[in-house]
Amino acid sequence: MAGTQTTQAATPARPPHKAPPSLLYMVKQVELVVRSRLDELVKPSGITALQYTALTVLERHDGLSAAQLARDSFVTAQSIADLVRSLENRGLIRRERNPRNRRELLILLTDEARTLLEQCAQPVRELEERMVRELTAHQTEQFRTALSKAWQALS
Amino acid sequence: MAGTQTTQAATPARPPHKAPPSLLYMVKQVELVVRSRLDELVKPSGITALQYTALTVLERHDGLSAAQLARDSFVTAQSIADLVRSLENRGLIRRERNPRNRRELLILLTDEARTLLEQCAQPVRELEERMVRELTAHQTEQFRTALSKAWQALS
DNA sequence: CAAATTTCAGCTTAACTGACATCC
DNA sequence: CGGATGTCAGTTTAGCTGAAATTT
Repeated sequence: MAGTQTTQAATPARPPHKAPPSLLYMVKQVELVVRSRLDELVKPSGITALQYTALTVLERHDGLSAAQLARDSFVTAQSIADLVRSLENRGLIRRERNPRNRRELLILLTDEARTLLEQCAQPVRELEERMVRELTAHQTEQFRTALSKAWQALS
Repeated sequence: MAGTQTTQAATPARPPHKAPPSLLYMVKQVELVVRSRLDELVKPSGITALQYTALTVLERHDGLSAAQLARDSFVTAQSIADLVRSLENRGLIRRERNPRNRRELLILLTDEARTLLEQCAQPVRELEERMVRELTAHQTEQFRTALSKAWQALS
């Protein structure tokens, strides 16, 4: 399991002739372990990390359409439809015609979703704090800036 | 973490009452766009970003077993088996019994794989440079350190 | 009509679980 | 025997394409 990392020497002694893992690879590895921990964390709430993430996006941008959500998530509208349907079936979102544009269905969080997000908020905050526990406040801000700039440079 | 929210400069104008995206979310977004760009980049070589990444891991740790590779990638042995078989079918790896331990099948890169990795090396390096083009050399090193510490803290 | 949004149907990929043989 | 390793079989999830209906 997690304790048996035989192949990865993150900081400790690496043979000098071996190239370090690329930044691209390191981003992937961090995302991998984040998703894994987040999945464990939200599982008691009966949702996946993917669904939780979608809910937090909707929390920040309430009243998004599925098409907008899809673009935000780098996937097709068809792909996002499954996710939206599952959230709707679980009563975490409701959908409403945009009165200004009747082909759009706005996605709105339900009270149940807001309760769920509140329940998850503290554990998720702790997970994030754990991730940066070896960094100073300043280094954490630099990390945020670097992630933001990296994202912009590739988008 | 409280006092340092004033200098947010990295992300474009956000209403002050909205919470910033979490670091966990930002990691995901960066990984998403990295994978997307990497997929475009290695597609001409006829492989996926996933397969390419596995090859670079094997390049750094030649002679790994499938089980070790699986642990490194945070997936089950069964999942890695498909990936390994596809790489073997494409002639990019060969497998050999470990003479010291006959149940282990060591995975070895073929010359074809090394040629492929060489062809991809420069474009991948350019992609990585593009990712950090808004960062100084020092900030890039800090970024690497932060990713490494984040990975360790969650593993 | 052209473009955007949603939805239906079917498909592929990449993960999973369970079972089992082999080897140390 | 117990614990790894590898593999076979079947399943699920999360993405995709294509096509169609509706609205602007």
